[in-house]
Amino acid sequence: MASKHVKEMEALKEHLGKHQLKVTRQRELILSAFLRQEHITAEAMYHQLAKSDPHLGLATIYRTLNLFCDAGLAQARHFGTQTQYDNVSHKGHHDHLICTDCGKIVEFENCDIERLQEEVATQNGFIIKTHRLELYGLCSRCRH
Amino acid sequence: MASKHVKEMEALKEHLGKHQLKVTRQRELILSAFLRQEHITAEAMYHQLAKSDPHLGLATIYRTLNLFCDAGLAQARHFGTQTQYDNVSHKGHHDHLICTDCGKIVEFENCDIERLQEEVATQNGFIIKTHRLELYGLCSRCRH
DNA sequence: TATCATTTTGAGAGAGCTTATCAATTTCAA
DNA sequence: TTGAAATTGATAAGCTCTCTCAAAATGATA
Repeated sequence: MASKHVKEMEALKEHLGKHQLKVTRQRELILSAFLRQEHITAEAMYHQLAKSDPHLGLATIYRTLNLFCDAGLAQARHFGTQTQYDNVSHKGHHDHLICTDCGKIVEFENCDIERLQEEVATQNGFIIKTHRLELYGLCSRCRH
Repeated sequence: MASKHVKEMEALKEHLGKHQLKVTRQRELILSAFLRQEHITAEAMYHQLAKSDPHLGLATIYRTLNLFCDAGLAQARHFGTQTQYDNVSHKGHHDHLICTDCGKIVEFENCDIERLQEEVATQNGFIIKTHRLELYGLCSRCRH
């Protein structure tokens, strides 16, 4: 199987080696599925993988996604009642404009805002890993 | 009892009136306690109020804090395993720098970011009412 | 390749936070 | 004051996530 994610797979194996952990079929499988996503919940990954591997346990998914966080491949973010695991290697982050009336969601990206965020973080001694920006208001149709 | 939070109390009553909800002793009590905080969890508020009102139920606290969110007086934010209810009226609006390691929260305000947000909204035909900006990363102590 | 200490897995139990249920109580318009 | 409708408090239930542990897999060593 020629994987597209050789670099990340190597990073995982390096982390495993450093911590006396073992390379398992499940860890490789979950990583390869995870790298195809921008962000995913443990539950969603469980259902996705259940099709090809019905005996993969939910606990294993959680353990492995948390392992990816330790290895720096993923970043956990609490959203609603669930935890989203963000794919750190996936660069296409986008923010959201949300209409509070009709629920319409527009995605956007703004480099200037991102740069200012970095500034604020630096001023406070923080190193940003991820962020979340949501603008709530009325879309052009709903404001009338 | 001369309250300092007349404006917010009025806002709550307006919301209640519009939605056929009733003004109760508990809602007034919880609002007045909530407005003294910058942000608080339901559990913390439960313990705080238990001293003066031992029969106030935890479910009522949750219901009421969620009501405040509907009324625009509070904003829920999920961190770790718990939900923080932010006091919207406190110092106007502020954004958060959140350490994913120790949970430290630094509040900030940045006019330039807010201005750019307005720009993005205008470009997309939106009128912003509120927003939420959270930067996740490591604080100076945890990054070592 | 065989051995075997160590790690991992899967399944379900358990823990922690939040919401749903429901009889009793409170609110408020008439 | 009355009574329909909303709210409360206590607790059960739900949901997400972690812990437990016997069985299986891994990988260093011979």
